[in-house]
Amino acid sequence: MVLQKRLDYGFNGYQVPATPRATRSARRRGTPRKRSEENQMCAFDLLATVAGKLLLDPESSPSSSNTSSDKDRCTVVNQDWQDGNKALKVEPCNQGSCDRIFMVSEQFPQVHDENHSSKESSLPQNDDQSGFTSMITTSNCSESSEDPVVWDGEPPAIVSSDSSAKVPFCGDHNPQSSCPASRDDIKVVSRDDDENSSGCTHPNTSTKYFKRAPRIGDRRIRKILASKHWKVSPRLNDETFSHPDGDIKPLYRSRKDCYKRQRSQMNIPFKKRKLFDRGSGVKSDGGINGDGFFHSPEEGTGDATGSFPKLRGGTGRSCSMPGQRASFQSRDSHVKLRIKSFRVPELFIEIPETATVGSLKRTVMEAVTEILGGGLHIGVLVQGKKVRDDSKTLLQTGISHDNQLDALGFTLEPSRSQSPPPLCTGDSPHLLPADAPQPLARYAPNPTIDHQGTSDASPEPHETNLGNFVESDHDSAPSPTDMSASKSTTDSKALVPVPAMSVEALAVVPVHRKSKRSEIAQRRIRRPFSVAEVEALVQAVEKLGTGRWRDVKLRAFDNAKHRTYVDLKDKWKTLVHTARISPQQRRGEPVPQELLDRVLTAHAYWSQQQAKQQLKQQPETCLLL
DNA sequence: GTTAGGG
DNA sequence: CCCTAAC
Repeated sequence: MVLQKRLDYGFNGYQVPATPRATRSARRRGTPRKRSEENQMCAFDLLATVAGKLLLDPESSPSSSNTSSDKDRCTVVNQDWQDGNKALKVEPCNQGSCDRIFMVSEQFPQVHDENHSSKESSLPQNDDQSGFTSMITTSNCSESSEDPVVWDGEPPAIVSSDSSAKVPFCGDHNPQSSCPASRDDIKVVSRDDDENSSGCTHPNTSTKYFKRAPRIGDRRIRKILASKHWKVSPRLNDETFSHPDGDIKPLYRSRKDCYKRQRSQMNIPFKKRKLFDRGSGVKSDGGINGDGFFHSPEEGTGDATGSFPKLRGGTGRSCSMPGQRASFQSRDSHVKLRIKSFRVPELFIEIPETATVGSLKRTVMEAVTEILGGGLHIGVLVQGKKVRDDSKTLLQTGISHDNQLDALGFTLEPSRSQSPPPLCTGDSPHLLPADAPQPLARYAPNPTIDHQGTSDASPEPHETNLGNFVESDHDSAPSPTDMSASKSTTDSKALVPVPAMSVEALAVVPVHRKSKRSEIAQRRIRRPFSVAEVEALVQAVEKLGTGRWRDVKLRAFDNAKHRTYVDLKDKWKTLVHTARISPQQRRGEPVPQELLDRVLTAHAYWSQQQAKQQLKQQPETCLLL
């Protein structure tokens, strides 16, 4: 096996489990709504309901806690690593997951805002710049199966990064569209040099200095992607594994009408995911037709809880529910629907063969997390047409019990669709801000190197390079090394011996298919510095001073490809500021006071040095003049 | 390509 | 984090 060869995994789509649990906090957060309004949900409500449930778990307050822990959130299941047979699945953290069922009133009350509606009411428009995302159409219930895995369809194709750029784009959102591949807007691609992280702690390997300019091929892809899609980047170094963007804004959640229950049938169930709600699981068939479906509650049982008790089952794909339509008529005219799963747009991941399974998991998790946490909008499609007018009621839109429920679909769309390219071919998928992937620096190969945190002891600060940071891998599967040892025969191809010192690095970048010229650079995603990184930075600055950011970068962040020297400089700037303000005014992950003290000390020291330097030069310049 | 600062 | 000026 080629050590540095990269394996590309093409995912045709991830099924994101529907998040369960609606809750009281949601209620609080939601806009106050009168009881009477309950029966008047309009399309907007539906959207908000779905979005809220999908993204937030009130309880887990994503923003504050680190959403991502090292614990595995994804499990790699397929053992056959032969090309073409790689599979990944996302597992729910909790074993028992529930399907989420949303119930909203189809009734609509006032037609508010006629003007508004007129403007967009002609809803059906296939063009949406959002290119795609995941789409869920109503379908019948399927049951879940436990089996996790896998791409219902064909095995994930393996594609080279270059090819990713070529993925055909399909502007049409119609589920039935003939352009299957195109629908996926997200691609995760690893970038090479700079973005990808194959940080290797080993001295020799780590030598390469971060370069801004990616290789041609990568660059091209990256650019393409950049334009409009989400970018996914893994975050890794810190053991804390904080969520990149803690601020997931909670969408408004509907109050009670949500029933959940679900089974793990997603292709990729999340396992232990913290970001999102726990408990949801879902499966979906990779197809465009999602699995979201309307579920008809038993008549009479207005309250759902008991309504969908036993839908369990199968794997998903198709389990039609007889009588679905008929039963839909609930007395309160509520439309109950269950979204089995959302399909996440295609992710494209490139990872070195030498990367560990753990890193792969993390990478995938990061990618998925980014997508979900990046802010999504839910799109509603009826009959394959996108409903844009949020003020319309379900009834007006055609979402009612007596309508063909299976014609309802949901899509996940990047929330901030930046400037949809005007003309363009319709394909303008948005790329959420995303950015560079991160390196996964995992374990310090050399035992002698201090692990983060133990820095003081180590005499040589140099060792603080993040590349040496160790990242714990809890539940991860055996490292490749282990595997190779234990795993005998069969496939061994991919999991191979990993040099002891190699650090896996993965870069995940969402890509987007051919985007037009519109390559407006996307803003990189925000990646808060972890305490460990701050520690490394402080240590390096203490030694090198504040005017040598490039050196600081090389010394302490050589393996953190996403941290440029400018970033480090900026971080230092903010650290100095942070150290000067009162603790109450500080935000984000708290930086140990000790570090802040060192920041001030170092800053003062080097400022003084700088001043001295200038004094020395002053005379000289005067003389020259 | 780096630095330094403002935004 | 981005953008720029300046080197």
